[in-house]
Amino acid sequence: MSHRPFHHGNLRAVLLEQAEAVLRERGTDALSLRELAREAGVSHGAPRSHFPDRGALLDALAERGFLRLDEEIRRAAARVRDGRAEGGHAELLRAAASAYVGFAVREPALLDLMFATKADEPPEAVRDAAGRLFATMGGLMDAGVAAGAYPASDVARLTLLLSATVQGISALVTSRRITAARGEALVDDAVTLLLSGAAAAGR
Amino acid sequence: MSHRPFHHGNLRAVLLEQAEAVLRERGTDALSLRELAREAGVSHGAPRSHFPDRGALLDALAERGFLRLDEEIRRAAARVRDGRAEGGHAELLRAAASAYVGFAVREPALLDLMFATKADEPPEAVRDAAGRLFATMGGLMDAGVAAGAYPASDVARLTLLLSATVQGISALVTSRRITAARGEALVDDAVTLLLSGAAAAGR
DNA sequence: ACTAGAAAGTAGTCAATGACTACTTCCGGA
DNA sequence: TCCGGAAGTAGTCATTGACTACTTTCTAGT
Repeated sequence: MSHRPFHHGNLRAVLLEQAEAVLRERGTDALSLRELAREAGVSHGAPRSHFPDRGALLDALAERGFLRLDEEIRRAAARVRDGRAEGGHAELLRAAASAYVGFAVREPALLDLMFATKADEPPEAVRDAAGRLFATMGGLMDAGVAAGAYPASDVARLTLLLSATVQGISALVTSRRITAARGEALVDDAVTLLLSGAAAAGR
Repeated sequence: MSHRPFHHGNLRAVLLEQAEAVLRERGTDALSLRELAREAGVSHGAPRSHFPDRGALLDALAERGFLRLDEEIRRAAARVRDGRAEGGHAELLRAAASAYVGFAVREPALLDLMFATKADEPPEAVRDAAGRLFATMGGLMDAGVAAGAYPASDVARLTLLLSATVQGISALVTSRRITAARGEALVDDAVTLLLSGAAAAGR
């Protein structure tokens, strides 16, 4: 809070929003600090006070991406919970997984950025945001224990597995290996198989 | 004959090999056509006759990546088949999936390139190479039908699902979200669950 | 209220790069 | 043999990220 009116107003926020638009429309390669500065009406050196280098911008974008994705999954899950209290656990997972892939379709370049190869450990802010997403996924999976879908001891592994699978489906879609529709169908298959497999293994 | 010949002889191949090394050691961002030219001992414009622009180089690298990954998975599967004829279908899938993730660990930047977001359809050569990989995966999954693990009608979907899952696990590992060891464990879980889930659903 | 100083922004510079062009060298096939 | 095109050279240009020195603005401490 207390975002006082300084020179530009709130350059950092504006840069991030513009950057997200560029990412969406022209991809990561088209992201230029100088262009962002031009469009924001500031000098080419201005972004430097908010992002030491281009990598810092990308990190900030990745962090926001994780937060947004987390939020969208939460919302999708809440819709299912509110809508039909008896929708079933599978329905919940399907909605969350579908929201994930939907995000990937709408923001392919951003998702690429979020899961891009890191030589070093990712910055703490990004790591935290990513952790939040996985925590949310874990929370959803927890509900399956109460529903008797699998033992609590399996939740951690199953959460990771589901996360990996939706991320993989997203990668297949955004890299144009399969269509978005096929991706959606895969989400269904994935959830179905996860639940039936977990039940069978737990028996 | 005292000086090096005007024509390099096999510039294209050399550039690709050097590029793969750079990719491995310093990542995609560090890939510069001019640097490659320098190290190959040719003028900065020389690569242009083999790769119209930087994107063409990246496409060629992605194509080779798919071919290599396909080859490594084939080899891993062959090892299992040769070793113990009665190793079981699960063992085969585990070996293939493990080889996939192993490739990701050894060539993270290359895998990123292979599954990077595409605005347009990928070039035909890349598409073909990727298709070969998925065909290989499908071939492995076919073996499960004879073994009675799942009906033939499920092979296509299960292949896509397994491919997506190993790709997702790879993404989690290369983006440092989980360790390589945890990735390996996830591979086991994924194969186990895929088979038990498929069996349960088929019943 | 005043002022020191940090934060935010300006302007200029530099080396590197990708993408072009015009030109040269060399190879192989009709 | 010769001729056309592939491969390579050399020069140029705009753009970019990263840096530096400097100025303006806000704020915190007294």
